[in-house]
Amino acid sequence: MAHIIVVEDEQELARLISSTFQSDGHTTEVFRDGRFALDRIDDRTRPEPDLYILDLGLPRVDGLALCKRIRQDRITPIVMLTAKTSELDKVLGLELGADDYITKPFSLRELQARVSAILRRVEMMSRENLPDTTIDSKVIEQDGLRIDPVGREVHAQSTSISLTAKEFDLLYLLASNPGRVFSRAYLLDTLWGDTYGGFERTVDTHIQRLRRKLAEADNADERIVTLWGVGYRYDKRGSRPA
Amino acid sequence: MAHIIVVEDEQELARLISSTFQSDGHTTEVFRDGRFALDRIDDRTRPEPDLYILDLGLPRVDGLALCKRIRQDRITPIVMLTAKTSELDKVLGLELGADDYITKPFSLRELQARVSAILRRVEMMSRENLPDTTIDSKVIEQDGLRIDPVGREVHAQSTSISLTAKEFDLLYLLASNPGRVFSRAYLLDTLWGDTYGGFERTVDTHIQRLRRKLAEADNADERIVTLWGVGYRYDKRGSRPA
DNA sequence: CCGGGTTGTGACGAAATCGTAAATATTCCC
DNA sequence: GGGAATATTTACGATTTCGTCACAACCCGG
Repeated sequence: MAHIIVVEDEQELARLISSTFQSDGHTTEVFRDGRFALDRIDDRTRPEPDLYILDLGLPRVDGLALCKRIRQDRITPIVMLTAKTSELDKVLGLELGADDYITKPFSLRELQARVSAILRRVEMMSRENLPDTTIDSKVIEQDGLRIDPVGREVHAQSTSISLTAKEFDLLYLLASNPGRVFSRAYLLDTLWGDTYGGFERTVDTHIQRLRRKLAEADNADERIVTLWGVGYRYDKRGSRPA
Repeated sequence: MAHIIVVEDEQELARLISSTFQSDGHTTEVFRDGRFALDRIDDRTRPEPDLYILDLGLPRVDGLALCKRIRQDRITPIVMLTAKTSELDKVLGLELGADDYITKPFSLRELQARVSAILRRVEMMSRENLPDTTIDSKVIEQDGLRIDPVGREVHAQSTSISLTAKEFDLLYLLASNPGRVFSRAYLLDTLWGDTYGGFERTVDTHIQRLRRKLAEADNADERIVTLWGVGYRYDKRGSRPA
């Protein structure tokens, strides 16, 4: 059973979609305003859903922007809803990377069927062991730290830091979004998988090991900051007041 | 520009689709009978198209069967055309592995847009990711190691190293992308074929044999690095700090 | 049909990593 | 300042992953 985020400003339609999927046993979260949805998307304190359903025309921030934002660093499935066929053409042309597009009006059964198909496909995929599905693999380079996701190497001013798999994933995720807080639950979700039933303190231990290795190589700098009662954050050097 | 096979029994619609894509610069091949289409699909002397457009309801052999047949051994994109929404539900439920589904009646512009989106996505995929898919085989020459893919020979500072087929392929793939990690799953996929069901330990063994031969000839240098829990990586000599 | 070279497999010890718990330290808030 | 909540450190056992080896299956040329 999946968790689905629905962003749709027409109240009645939003309600219908939500209740449809809920009666299928899924859980839903509904937003009727693009700006609020964006906040939710950027909030690394709460877990990533299994699927997004985005309306194209939204108040304040439109569906296109949301879709782009998500695709910047995630491959979470997205279904786009468009009002007119002519609109659909444009959207498809932009190649946003959504997984499916539906033109209003549509039957709920169709939406249901398409969503099921996508979820099933994702489920299949995740079973297999495919080579690195990371969308963007950019080298991160800042204040003397170089993080290369392709070779999975980390260098601090010419000396190499050897990290374990988990340590690297953790660092890369944090450093990809400097200044953004990640809750332990979110980190467990994305790095350990949503089926992981372990302890949240596990994250602490890995953070600690990471901190030590960073400190050893890159003498005395606390890039990884603890947010009490919330989680962890990666700060660029000097971004905090002395 | 792509080659598209259209299977549609309504003559007028088939003509429209065909001419639409032809005027976009694509080439098309039209079948109005499932049986003939199947023959074409099974004919390995003719080139595989870049995309299929299949109608669900067809004489003699229906679109479902064609879709299944294609998916048995191909990942060529497929767009399914269905007559009714109710039909669509069923088809989606079957999870045939088609890439998109459209319900009649539809606008040609929508079909056009969806097909373009798929073709673009495929194009992206084949470019992205994937290590150097360059067919042109270049001699790799670095730090005293010379790897010649044409003669499939390897020399380490004037002494020749004789490798077996698999060993050579492995070395060549790794060395073509220095600094890049390859998971065992990926290596099995590319070097053994995606249908291979064997064990991942096999890769280890080949890596080991390769390492030994390299070490014998090219005295004490560990170019191939193990990344715990991830895979293997080829490093240029001296790319790792002492 | 024989034999050498190549390839895949299973087993096993060694090594690295990982998760947890318990002890200790820090921060928060009244 | 004091107590509760939260985080860090440490240590250790369990688990996972790796390297190696020997052997059997296979392929192919002679």
